[in-house]
Amino acid sequence: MIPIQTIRQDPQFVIDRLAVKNFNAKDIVTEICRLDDLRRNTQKQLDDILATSNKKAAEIGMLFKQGKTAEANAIKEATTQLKLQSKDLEQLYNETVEKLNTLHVQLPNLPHSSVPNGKSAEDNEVVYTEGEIPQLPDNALPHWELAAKWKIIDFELGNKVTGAGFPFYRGKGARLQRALINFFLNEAIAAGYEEYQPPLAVNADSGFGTGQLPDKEGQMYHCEEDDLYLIPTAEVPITNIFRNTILNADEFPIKNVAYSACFRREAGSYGKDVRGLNRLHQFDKVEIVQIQHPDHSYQSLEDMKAHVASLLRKLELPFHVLRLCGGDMSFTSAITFDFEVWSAAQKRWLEVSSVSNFEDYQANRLKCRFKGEDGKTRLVHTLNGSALALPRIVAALLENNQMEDGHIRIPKALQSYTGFDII
RNA sequence: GGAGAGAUGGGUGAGUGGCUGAAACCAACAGUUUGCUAAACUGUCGUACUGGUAACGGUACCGCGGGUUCGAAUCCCGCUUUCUCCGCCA
Repeated sequence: MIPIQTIRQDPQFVIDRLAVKNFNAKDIVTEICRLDDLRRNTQKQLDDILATSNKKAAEIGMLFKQGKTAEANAIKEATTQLKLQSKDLEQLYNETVEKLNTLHVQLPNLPHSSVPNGKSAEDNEVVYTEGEIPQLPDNALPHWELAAKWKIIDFELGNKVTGAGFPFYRGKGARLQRALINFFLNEAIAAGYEEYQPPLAVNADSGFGTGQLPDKEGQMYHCEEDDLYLIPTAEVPITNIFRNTILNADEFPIKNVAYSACFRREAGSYGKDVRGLNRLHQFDKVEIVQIQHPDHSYQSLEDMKAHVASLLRKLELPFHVLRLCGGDMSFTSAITFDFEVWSAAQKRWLEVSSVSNFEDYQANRLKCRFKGEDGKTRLVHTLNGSALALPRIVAALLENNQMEDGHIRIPKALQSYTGFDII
């Protein structure tokens, strides 16, 4: 959430910045300011009454001790009225806070000043490109056909056992998955990240903490009986480690990495976007998360981008980096860079990583703070990025590395992990 | 799943209705003093909201949420969670 102080200090600034995300915040911001004033007034009144009540209660205690029962009872009478008033005010206060909160969580994060205007993915800026676009033989196949031909991924079997978007990986396909996961994890560990294995289901508080709730309620699988959500990314459990915590300034940066299966309902997706590995309901991803001092979070962002680029380089995949425009950015992000690899048979770019700085937006929801040099508590900055998501990496690896004879070459960096150099 | 016992500040742990926002000890931090890798002493030492330029106040919080009471860490109800025993189980 945007800190309430930010909104109060300069409502117009908030409205203007959110316009970059094509979000009209005027009404909400105005109402938030009004409700916050009401909240403060109500609290002042309530606190005063409670203070009086507390004093009287203490008096009564003293009088009873001294045996002055009659006097005590007289004061008791007087407190009845106060009690009624405080009940009313408390109710008003709670209602106000609730209304305030409902509106507050509807405001997306403010985009960083470098975020370009734009409506959709069309308006994203390519800021970096690397690698050679491979020239494939005439008989080149898209990855879903390669997967079937070499019996390494079975989409049909997934349909039968679970449903669309839940493929089986088998043989060398399964081993390739395992190899990529290990490769990504080891690279992250070498870069100073600590590995975690998180739970794959989280409670509603956690979903709220990272901002999936209430914004993306319908995108998560929900186990109603236990009120648990299947994680759409390891970001959720890994970032929620820090919910309701106060860190020390000398702990920064905290760098965590986790592999997890990710579950997404992907309601509303269709067409070529969902063909093969392009979009799945369950997929594997290695996620990196950093918790950082606000003064250094943009340094960490560069650090994470460099890490992701190095992975793609080692996998010999041509990629480019996009600076997302306001309209294409996620609800919680202040700035996001997407990494896309070239999928040579589909002849299109596929997003394989999204690296974001959330600044203090998630931290404010999570209540993750640190004790600053001046002894005051401040909100931390949180960042995360995929490093990397597997399916589209696999798609590009299969397509780009197919040879004249139809076999598929495994990039050198991966061979010690797969235990084979060709499919 | 059944039975029982717990959940207090960074840690250990006292506290069973008012003088307890919470003893004591440990840890941490600051200072004083003496000095050889340390001791002694003194002080500080939770969070959030809120009033005030500030000094300094107010309110709430003893797992979470309700209730009883003039007054709750303390009594009652529900939930979560930990431990022990039993059952089941990879």
